[in-house]
Amino acid sequence: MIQKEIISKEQKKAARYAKAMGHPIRMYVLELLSKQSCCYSGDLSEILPIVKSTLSQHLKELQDAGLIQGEIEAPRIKYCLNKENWNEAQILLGNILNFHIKQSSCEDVK
Amino acid sequence: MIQKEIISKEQKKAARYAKAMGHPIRMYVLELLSKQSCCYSGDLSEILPIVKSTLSQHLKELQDAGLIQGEIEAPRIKYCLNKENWNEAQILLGNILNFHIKQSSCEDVK
DNA sequence: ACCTTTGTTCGTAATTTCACGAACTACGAA
DNA sequence: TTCGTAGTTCGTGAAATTACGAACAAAGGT
Repeated sequence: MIQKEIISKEQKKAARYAKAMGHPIRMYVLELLSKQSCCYSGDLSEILPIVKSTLSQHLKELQDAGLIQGEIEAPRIKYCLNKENWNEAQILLGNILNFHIKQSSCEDVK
Repeated sequence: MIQKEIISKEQKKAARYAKAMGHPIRMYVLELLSKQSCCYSGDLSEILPIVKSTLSQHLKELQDAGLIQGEIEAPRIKYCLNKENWNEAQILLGNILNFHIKQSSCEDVK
């Protein structure tokens, strides 16, 4: 017997994304990545007022939420937004925040 | 001596709002209020799978974050979005999520 | 005054988050 | 192979989150 869920899958996903965004350090990283396409953990570690192990935890949290992805590049790791999930977060959170993405002209992804 | 802040006020605010949105129950309430202008705690309590004291805590969290406001109305309490802060959340989170409130241009995308 | 309704606060407990330093892994360079 | 760099994992502790039920407070109706 399937009981009707009060809280939708979309709302749970949106909450998951919002939760990942719910810390100043992680918000900083996300905003950076939304503007410059990629960054390296080491660069962040130099700038941000936390030790690298803590930064690693935050980056892991963002990865677990699906918002970013790391790519091994020689000695370092290059982080970028996870395009697909970032797009989903834009849509889901945009929906709650009453933004309306114009599908037509901006983005042709699907 | 003023040290330059790495993480901006706006990012901290945005993270605060995102944090408040980072739970399915609270996301549900916010989405409801973004669509129907107001609601009552009792109605939520009947629908949602949590006891009223827990719901009260979530509503308090949303109030503390500034996203909603309660108004005493006879025996009940009427909750609405806090328009001013909700608008700020729209702008701040919209900025990070690269939404464009103005219809105008999309040429900078990609 | 008493009862009912509505919602908050309190006390408690389990879990998660956040932060640090130490230790560890992976890997390219010397 | 040894060393240095880049980053993760482990162990720890403090604090916050989430949830519940019991007790409490406010206010309208009887």
